[in-house]
Amino acid sequence: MIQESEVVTRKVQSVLTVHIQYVFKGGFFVKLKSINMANQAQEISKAFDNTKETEIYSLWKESGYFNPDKMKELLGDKSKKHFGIPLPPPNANGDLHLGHTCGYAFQDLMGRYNRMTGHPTLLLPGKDHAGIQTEAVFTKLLEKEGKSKWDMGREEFYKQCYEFCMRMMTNAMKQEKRIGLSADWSRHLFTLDPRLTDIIYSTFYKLLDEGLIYRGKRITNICPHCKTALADIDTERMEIRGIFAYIVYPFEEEADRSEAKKLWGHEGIVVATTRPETMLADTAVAVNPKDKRYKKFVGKKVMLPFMDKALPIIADDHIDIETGTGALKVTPAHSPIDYEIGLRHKLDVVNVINEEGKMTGPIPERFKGMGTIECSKTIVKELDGMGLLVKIENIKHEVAVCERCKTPIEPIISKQWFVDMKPLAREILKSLKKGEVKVIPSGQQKALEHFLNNIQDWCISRQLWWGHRVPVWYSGGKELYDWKIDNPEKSIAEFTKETGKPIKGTGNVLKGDLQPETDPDWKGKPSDLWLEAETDMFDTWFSSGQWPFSTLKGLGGDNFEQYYPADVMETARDILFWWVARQLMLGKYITGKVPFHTVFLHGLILAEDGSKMSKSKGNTKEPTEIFDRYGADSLRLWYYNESLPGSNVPLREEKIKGNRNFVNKIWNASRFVLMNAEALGLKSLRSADVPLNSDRIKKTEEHVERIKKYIESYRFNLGAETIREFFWHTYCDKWIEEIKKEISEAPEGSKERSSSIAELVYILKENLKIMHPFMPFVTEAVWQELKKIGLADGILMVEQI
RNA sequence: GGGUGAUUAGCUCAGCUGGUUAGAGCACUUCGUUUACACCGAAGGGGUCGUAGGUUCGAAUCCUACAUUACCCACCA
Repeated sequence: MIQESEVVTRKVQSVLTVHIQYVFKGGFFVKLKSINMANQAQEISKAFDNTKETEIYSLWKESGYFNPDKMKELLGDKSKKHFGIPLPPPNANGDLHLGHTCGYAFQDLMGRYNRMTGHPTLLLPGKDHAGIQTEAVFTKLLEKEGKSKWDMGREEFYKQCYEFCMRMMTNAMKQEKRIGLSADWSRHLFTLDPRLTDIIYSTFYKLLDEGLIYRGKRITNICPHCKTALADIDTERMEIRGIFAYIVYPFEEEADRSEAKKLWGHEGIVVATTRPETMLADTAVAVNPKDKRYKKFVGKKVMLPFMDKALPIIADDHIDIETGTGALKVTPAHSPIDYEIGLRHKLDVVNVINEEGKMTGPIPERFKGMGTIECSKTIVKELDGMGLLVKIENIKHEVAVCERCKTPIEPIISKQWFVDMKPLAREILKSLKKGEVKVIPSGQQKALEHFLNNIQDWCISRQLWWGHRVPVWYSGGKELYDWKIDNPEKSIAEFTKETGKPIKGTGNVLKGDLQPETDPDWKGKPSDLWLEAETDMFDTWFSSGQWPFSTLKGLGGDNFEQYYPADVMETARDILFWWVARQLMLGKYITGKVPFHTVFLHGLILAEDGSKMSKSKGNTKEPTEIFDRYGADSLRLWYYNESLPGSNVPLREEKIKGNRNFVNKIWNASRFVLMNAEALGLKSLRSADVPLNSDRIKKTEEHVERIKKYIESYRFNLGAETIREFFWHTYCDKWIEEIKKEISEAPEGSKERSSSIAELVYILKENLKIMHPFMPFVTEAVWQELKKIGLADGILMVEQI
């Protein structure tokens, strides 16, 4: 009689002598474990333990083969053309999210594959200083500590922000290593690294010398909170409650007034606006030329309340007859669309809002210094008192807000540095046509062409403290230089007359390594010269747009000559225009060659419910959580399967779990093969033992070729699917079972037995190699186990396929 | 308004340049205490490929229109 919980060991007769332990539980025998008597001492763990990943990563790193120079030594004559990917530098102000690790998974797959096919491979890592974003993050951090950047001063702020970034970077690098990124850490760079600065600057100078950079007056998004210009991409849309005010602008001529009174019940044209305070800067009223209501008044004038100024009524096709009253008050200084109308009709530009969002300029004293909202309320009240307010509607409308602090942006005319990108864009259009660059998926290539064909001038200046300073000095001061731009026909002598300020310089910009501010004894400074350094910073994309060549040039030596151009740019598709396009344009402009021949865009990772992941929604998932639970290989495989070019993929944990099962399958099948190989006394894989003509080996060779083709044509999903299908359902389910039988039927110690097991080991190794780029950790772990019993050498990472 | 995609099994998605009976993972049903693995194995159910036309010997695949949907750009007085 067997008692509950009694352990029973049963000896099983087979190739190996195996004892199986069962425990009697609830009326059943439940298998506890099998004990391989032949090598009980060397029992390998039953499931792949992903905490081993750190160890495996160190093995790779210590080998030195992340460095392509070392790879060249190893490969010797067999070394083919190098392969390179400038890794997109993540922002140095926070942790990585699943999108970053997705990119790394693809970059690393390509890197590992090329390394295993004879190409010394450079995956060049780095971090981006991310100007405005980091400044916002760090400023908020300071505010929490009760500090302010304004008290701290520019230099101290820069210093502390730099230290902050350095701290954040180490965290990010840990995660980069966990996904298995085989990057050359000896070449890791930060975009603000002093080695890169000169290269960034020389690009600016080249553009400036060739007349492609100019300082211009433009309507620009200004964030009154951050006090800087913002690119459109730095803004987002938000719905807010607002007002829609209908205001009468009376006609100048008595005759028109009475006619208007008859027609509409008011003595003038009624305009509708969401921002009454901007009326102080109006310089025209515009109507659609086809609008019958206003046709006869075009060319006449109306009086602008508060300002006692006559505004012309102009006709412009852009005006929508249906919106509001069909008559638009034109405020060129504070509305982008009005600015365009102003340009077409040569209207005056009057600035009444400053960069802090306060009323300013030639307006009645009582409004000066008011915030825009306060001013709007006052104006509406006063208009009502004057009988010029028709009605107010409460509406909901979308406004642009600062992406970082959510403050509504003010469109303000200001002077900024611009790059004329048209000539650069034309070059890339040519390259696309010639096939020097291709984009995967091809639909995005069309989008890129469309963008390049309609390219706008690029505002590269930001009023920040964090980033690269625009490297110019103004002879005679910035004010004089800007005055010259506004008054091209006047001589600088008139500057003093107009402004009452002395002229101490030529009014030009100077380049070069001048340090007049920090070096009071600056030699060569004439006493009558005043040099003012530019305080604006570059847009972050201006430096990251040079990443593929600035890094290699900055590293010095013959890095640039050896490794430029790179091969692939692998990134998310939402930054195709902002980053990829600019890398292409600046890269070709500076070096004459496109920086890479292939742009591969992976999909966007969404939250489980299909919405966009964002910290504010709280639906983000930490990569660390996934690594801990399922291991890096499982996550990688999920990316390859799901994050296809041009798609958006919701995160599916069950799928990652399924991949974890596959990782375990590899581990266990290998464990079985290893145990048998050892038990059968297979000491090495001499070629004589391996039946190279066998059907199974031939099929394996075909399989490997097929996977290679998939990788080379960037069809990673098919590769990932096929390695799984082949290993699991052909190798494990069919061949291992077949060979089990063959071995047990062959006489002990026979040649057939050793040949069979050798075949099994050989095919396993071939599979490990081709699976390695997809799932580097488990394959390397198995390889190292094989190595322990003499069936493999070195490390799998540099094994050649 | 302009651009680029997507629509295939209950769910998430593959299916290259048109060619056997349309696939995978997960989920589901039935069976299984085998010398690796239950994170396993065997067998199975489930789809008129968004709709309507067209090209073709042949269409999930190419063309046209429509519907639904996602993203990007521009704009919203």
